[in-house]
Amino acid sequence: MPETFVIIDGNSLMHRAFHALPPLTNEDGIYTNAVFGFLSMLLKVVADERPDYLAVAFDMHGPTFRHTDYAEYKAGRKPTAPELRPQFDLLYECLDAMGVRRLTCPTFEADDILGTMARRCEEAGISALLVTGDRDSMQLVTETSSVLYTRRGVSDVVRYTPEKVKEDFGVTPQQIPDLKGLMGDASDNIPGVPGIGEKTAVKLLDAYGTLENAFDHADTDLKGKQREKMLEGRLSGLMSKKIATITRQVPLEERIEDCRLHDMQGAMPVFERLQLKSLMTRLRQLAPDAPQAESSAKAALAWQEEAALSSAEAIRAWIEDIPGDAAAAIVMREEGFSLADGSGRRAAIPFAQGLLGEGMDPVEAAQALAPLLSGARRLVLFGAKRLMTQLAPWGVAITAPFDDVQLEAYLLAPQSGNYEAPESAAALYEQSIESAAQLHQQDMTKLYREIELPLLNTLYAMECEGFLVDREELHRLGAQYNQQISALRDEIYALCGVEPFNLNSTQQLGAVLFEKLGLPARKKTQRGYSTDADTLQELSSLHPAIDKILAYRQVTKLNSTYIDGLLRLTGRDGRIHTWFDQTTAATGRISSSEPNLQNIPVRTEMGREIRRAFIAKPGCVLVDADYSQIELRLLAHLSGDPAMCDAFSRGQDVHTRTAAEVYGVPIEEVTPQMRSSAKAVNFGIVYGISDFGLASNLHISRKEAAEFIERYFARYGAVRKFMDACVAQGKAEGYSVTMYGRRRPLPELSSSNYNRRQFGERAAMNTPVQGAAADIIKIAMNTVHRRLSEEGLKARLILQVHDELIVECPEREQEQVEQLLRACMESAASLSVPLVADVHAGHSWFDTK
DNA sequence: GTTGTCACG
DNA sequence: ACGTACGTGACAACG
Repeated sequence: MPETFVIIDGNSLMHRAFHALPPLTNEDGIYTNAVFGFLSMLLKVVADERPDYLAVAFDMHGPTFRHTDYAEYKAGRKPTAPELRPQFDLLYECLDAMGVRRLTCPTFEADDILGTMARRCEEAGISALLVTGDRDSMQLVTETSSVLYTRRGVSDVVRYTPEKVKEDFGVTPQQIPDLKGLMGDASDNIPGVPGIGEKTAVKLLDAYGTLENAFDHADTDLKGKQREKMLEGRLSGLMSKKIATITRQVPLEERIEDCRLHDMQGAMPVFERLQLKSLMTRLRQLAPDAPQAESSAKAALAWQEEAALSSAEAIRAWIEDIPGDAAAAIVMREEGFSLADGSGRRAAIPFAQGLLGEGMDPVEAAQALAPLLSGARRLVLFGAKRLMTQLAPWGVAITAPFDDVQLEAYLLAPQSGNYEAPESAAALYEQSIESAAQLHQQDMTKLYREIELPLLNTLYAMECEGFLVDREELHRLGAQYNQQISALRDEIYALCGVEPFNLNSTQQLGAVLFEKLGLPARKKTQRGYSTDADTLQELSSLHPAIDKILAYRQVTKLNSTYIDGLLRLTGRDGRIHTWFDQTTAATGRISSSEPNLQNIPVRTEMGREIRRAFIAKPGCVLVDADYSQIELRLLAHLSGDPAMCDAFSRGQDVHTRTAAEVYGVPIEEVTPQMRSSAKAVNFGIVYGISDFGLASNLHISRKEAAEFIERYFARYGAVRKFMDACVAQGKAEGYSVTMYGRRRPLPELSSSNYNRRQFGERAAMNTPVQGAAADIIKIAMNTVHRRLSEEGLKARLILQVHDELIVECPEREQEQVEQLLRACMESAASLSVPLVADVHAGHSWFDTK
């Protein structure tokens, strides 16, 4: 095993820690949050990696420019906060007491020192681990030097190897300066080559290896705008690369051996004076005489640092020891439960056949934990709803108040999609402190506590309830569909005059239509002809097979996705228990999967039949309530547009009114054709309109679409103003925000890529509207759920479809539920226009329309 | 695993 | 010069 050297970028990590943690002071009124966060990270790395050498690099700052005022000014960054500055001196004191080397060098920055030490390690056959929150440092990654990148806060880290760099950045570590040289980096004030974005930069580097080589070939190999931009931006690109290149030749006095890590216990008095209590516990665990981990497996190491509880008795004792005011963090993993509390105590409950060889039966373990799950003052969980679903079959419920860090992470970064569960409960606990502080700082605490957290319980109850399906009805429909499918298939082969081929293959279908039959191909896809419904529709008059193919597509879709899919996922209780995902949609909507009950057909007659299979249980009915035009009502409210508000206040049909406005005719003279076009424009407005999009939707020319939009904005001036304000706000703040404070980061708005930027602008226009609608129905859902139970009704909320709620209730409750649903939904928000819900009841979903 | 298509709001 | 309406999930084909 080679020796290991951990080198930490002190400035980067201190800033990360400072911004990740609330501005806490100790009893003496001294700010220690950054020191705490930094040391917490340092101790974690030492515990995980057990390095032989450790050093922390800092940017040098002379007497005049203490804490790098000048460097900050130069880099266009904000000056160091007054609460952070003095913490550097505290940190130096701690590091010195721990015997950890601080590395500085005049005129060089911390990352240059990282690079230099990493190079020396490579020469000495030592593997290096560079800990930093600076993406530039990725260029230092080699086979033996990796980067531990702190993605957010101090505990959310990713390890970068050469493969991982390639995967995330599209280039090798050595090409990172070239990449920055081409695409620039707004956060570092590196201009790059104007007009060259990430995509192009990666492509060029893939082809030419280096930036210089790309420039050398630009004149001959490239064409059009790209060539022009490369030729014009050559100097800027070369300069940018130089700025982005980290030097690995800093004249550092310290030798590797000077940084050897020894016993750090000498820091105890300093930690005590600064009142860093939980760090003292953790430091003690790192003492040379503390029990050492034996296994080399990293996961096992993490487990063995925790006391293993292998009996119900031990678990009970551990739980009883939790201080009355503390919270307990719980993480369930394949190997068992990981536990931690706020005072730094940790424990693991290994499952049988777990890593420790011996352990408890998972059911037993869960039952032993039950007192904690129901009696804790507060729990810290990650993905609480999933955990509840997993524990429920074991007869264990979570009834104690809890925080869900996954939910918090989602609110802080709603488009990152998946949020990895932390390795251990201790890490989770730290994350929860950070995310609570960040939510508070971003004014989202109320959104989290009063909307999302209660909604988690509402959704869990809905999932448990499920939706009853009539399996026989599905089988009947399926038989019908199968007949139609084989008939259509035969007709299509005959009409095309070809041997049977796989109609489901777009490639084979494309070959038949556009090569064999010679139909005109319009759109193209990445590897062939486009055969989507829009394309086929336009060909329908040219060949009799086209309509049959469209019909075939429709019926096979119904059969495979809805008949087969739904039957497969119906539970033993005859009900479908969908999964509502509260942490996926960037706008704040909920999604539904396994199966998706939010896309059950309704638009076509044939598809709508599927809804006959969604039924109420005997003696019950379904009550279905949907918001009328909630997004356009929100647009009216948010923009304050007089014409649009007037339409809603008068209870007019909004699309008809729009048609009257735009075509300049009285309401009575609006034709269905005109209304339909106006409807498309209204939709387009909500989506962040573009002439191209409207044109392709209405099958008109781009010019006509542009004129249409212009006429629309002439009548709805406030709407245009609102849209412009959304974009301006997004550009200024870097995110979109809803009425309820929900944020969606929009980095696309500052992209150098035109398309990405355009996309960002449309999203900036759409998100405040779609997001607010999502917020409002969430509020309504919580109220409905609570009121149904308060009023002692048997009625249960079973489904949400974005602007629609479905309740199953006994027939005798129908009238009361109808009123309750309408009232809860219409009063969920107070807008300057009426909020209206339409309510219908029936024995099947089909009948509620 | 990604792509094309299509179901919903 | 280029390719876009906003937000999702499921299925079949294909590399």
